[in-house]
Amino acid sequence: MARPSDRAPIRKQEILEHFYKVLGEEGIEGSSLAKIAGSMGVHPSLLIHYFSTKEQMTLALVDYIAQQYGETYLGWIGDIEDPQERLSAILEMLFSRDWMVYVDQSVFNACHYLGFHNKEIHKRFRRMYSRFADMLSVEFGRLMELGVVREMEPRQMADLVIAMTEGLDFYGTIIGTGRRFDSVGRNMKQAALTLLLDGAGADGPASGGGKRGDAECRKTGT
Amino acid sequence: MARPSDRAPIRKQEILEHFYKVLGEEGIEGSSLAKIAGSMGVHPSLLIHYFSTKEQMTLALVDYIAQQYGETYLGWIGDIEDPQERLSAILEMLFSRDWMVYVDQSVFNACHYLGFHNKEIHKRFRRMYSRFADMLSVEFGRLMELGVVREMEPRQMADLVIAMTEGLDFYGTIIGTGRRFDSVGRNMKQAALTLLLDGAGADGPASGGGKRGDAECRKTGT
Amino acid sequence: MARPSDRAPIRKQEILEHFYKVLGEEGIEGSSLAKIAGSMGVHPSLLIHYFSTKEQMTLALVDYIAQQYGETYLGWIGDIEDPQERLSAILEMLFSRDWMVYVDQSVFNACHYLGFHNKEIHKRFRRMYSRFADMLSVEFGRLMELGVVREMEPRQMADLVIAMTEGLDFYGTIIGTGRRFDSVGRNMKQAALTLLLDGAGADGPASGGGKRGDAECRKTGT
Amino acid sequence: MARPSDRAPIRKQEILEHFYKVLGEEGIEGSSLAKIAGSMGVHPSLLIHYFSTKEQMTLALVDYIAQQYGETYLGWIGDIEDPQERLSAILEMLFSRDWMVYVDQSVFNACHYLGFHNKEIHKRFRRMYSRFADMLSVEFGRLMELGVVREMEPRQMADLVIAMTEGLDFYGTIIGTGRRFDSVGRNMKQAALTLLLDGAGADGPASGGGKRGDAECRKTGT
DNA sequence: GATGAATGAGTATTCATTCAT
DNA sequence: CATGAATGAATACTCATTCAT
Repeated sequence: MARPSDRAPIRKQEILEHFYKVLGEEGIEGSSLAKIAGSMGVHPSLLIHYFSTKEQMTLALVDYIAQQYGETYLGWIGDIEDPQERLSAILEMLFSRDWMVYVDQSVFNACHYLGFHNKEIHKRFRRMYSRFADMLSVEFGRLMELGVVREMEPRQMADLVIAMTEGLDFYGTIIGTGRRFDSVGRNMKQAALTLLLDGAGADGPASGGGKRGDAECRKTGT
Repeated sequence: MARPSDRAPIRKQEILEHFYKVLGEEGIEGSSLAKIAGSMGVHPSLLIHYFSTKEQMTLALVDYIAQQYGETYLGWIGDIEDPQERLSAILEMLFSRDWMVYVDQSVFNACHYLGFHNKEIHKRFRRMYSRFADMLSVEFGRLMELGVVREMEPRQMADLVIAMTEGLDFYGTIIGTGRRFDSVGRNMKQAALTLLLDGAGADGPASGGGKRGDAECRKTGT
Repeated sequence: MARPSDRAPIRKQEILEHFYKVLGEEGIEGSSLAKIAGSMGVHPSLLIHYFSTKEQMTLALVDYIAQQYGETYLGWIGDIEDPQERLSAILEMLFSRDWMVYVDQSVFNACHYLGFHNKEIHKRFRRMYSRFADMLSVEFGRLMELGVVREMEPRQMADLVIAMTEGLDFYGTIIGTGRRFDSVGRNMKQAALTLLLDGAGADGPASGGGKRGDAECRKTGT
Repeated sequence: MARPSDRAPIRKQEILEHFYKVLGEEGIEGSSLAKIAGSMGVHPSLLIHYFSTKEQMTLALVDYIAQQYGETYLGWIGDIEDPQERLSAILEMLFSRDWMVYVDQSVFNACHYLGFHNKEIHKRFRRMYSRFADMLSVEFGRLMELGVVREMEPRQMADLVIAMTEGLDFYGTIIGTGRRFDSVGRNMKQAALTLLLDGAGADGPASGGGKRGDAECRKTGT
């Protein structure tokens, strides 16, 4: 029915999608091999056949999610050329409702949580965010050179923006993704923009930048 | 010697502490009644005796954590009277390493995650954050009246600060709580301060922002 | 229905008896917890309740068998006083068909075999045989002092007799326990007697041996 | 390059060697097709391809071992011509440490044990020992005719010697193959010799025995 | 107030095997 | 000749829970 090695990745992919689905619906405790297999109409041992271990399957799921995470980002702002627009698009994306929806929050949180007691998962999350920070750093660095944003440490700015994004997502799981969520998102975006343009906040060597406020700032920082 | 009914709450508390401990060490999947009982040197059915159900025990744990969460906050800034100092203390607390440590992140995330598939838990988290937002709103409202911070919608500001806090905590679980964490925390605090004083970001009446704030800034800094 | 701690040993014993039975009937591979529980009309997890682990249950079985082994020996020759009769009874017991039957050979071999890959089981077998050798040594030593048997190293003699016994048992599993078995048993007994009395073989101080023994031999022989 | 059908026996042999190895390392329970295949770097279904069934594969292993057993014996004393030397060599071989090592005891015991619940395996063991007894009978018969050993029933003598050998091997798995083992071996050999020469023990026509033997004995002994 | 006995559903994983390729 | 896909029964063991004591 199938050629030997060709279909394996497809099948694995298929399994991961069902894992994803079940994990979203039933949570960590409810995501047994039996249920995942059941959702596929397939025997549980088949999952073992492909992944050897539930842990490895989970690892594969994390990879799968990390990959989607990256693709989402790239797919969104990949081809915008005008720097201003590009910055705007990035922030719009990060602090909007849509971003949050792309990877199911409960699945994402499940995986992140599993990282607490599984070093390998934790590592993958670190890598994922590290790549994310790299990409943002590059963006910010470029914008800085173009004079769109102020002089600053791009990496720090990236960290800050990511942390904010995650805060928004997290808080969204509490307050829902209604108007209140949008409001927080807008404020966050504005805060980020202010920092990027005026730079009252980001510490680091290049706190020179804007004329106003900077003197104060030096004192105010920890 | 106390009457039996008197000792029940103590025993319950004791159980919850062990639950907390085991949940931190072993994670959601590893936190069975048997293990918790084992950690107490007690028979599993005793936990059932007190809580009837694991689910109810989990609910009690969430309450227990929510309570600690609140106490931490209050204990920290409860008796500072000078408004400027108070603002400073609040922000310092929220964006510092210490805050994060107070409630074990893995336990906190575990409970938060469980809320995804358990309405009752979710409700408690909403309540907890709602109370948190209330408290911050009150603070900000008072500071606004005193002219320490600019005109704004206190509730929105509270949401923003909370979301940021949670973003910092979350990101801390990824990048660790070293210097990088501190840097993000500092920047976040600065961003929050800027918004509170200059208000470039928070929408609402005073999105203008202006020169005024800078003076405060000098005073407010740690 | 039952007092807490009283009945546990009884229940354990009961389980071991069923384990013994199933192991005899179905062999190592066929002795699953499920089958043993099934043979008791009880749920498999009950066995775990009492023994925690199949391995520990197996260990307990080995102990149980070792104990029976010892009891069989003692029960047989415990109260015979006349030294000659005592020697005769011991050898008669060891090299007879009955001895072999007392502990089911297939169960015994199963346990012994498991010792190859389980240090704990192996240890218990060593201990069991060590005790056995001790008892025989004492017997032989006493008989030596009484002049019933020749001068010799009792421990060596014990080892030899035990090894012979086991050889007989083993060979019995091949050739069956019919006349041929009896014949081998008789010859072995005779060989043992010869060594004990004449001592042509057993090395140690008195490998001389003498005419004397033959008289006894004739009397003592079957 | 050989034709496919030619290579089959080689491949089978190869498989059996790995089976042997795995059985020695992992024991009966641990010897799954998967592990054996894994040890060969081959897919489990290949073993089925060659042997149809695990049971048949096990049977083939028993045959393989029986054959090695026989070859060991023949290879050892096949070409010695002098009767006295021949007798000496046989006993030396049977009661020495080396014999035991030739076929891994744990593998041998595994197969023997499996015979308890598998008639086919049991049959092969009986055949194997039967052949062994035949060979020894022939030897003893010849020696008897030559007057090297006393008048006796060769078959009985063979049984006795085999049983002793197996007892030594068995006991060796308990006490190890150190000095104590050697001592038991020596005593056994001596006992066997005594019986062969003096014949105090072996029933049958010649239970008389005589002084003569001792001289030979001394010579023949180790 | 606390424990032990007992259960039954559920866990991941292993197993030998079949079939198609 | 050899492998991969797939199965279904079986494995030891864990789990939350009930009940009697």
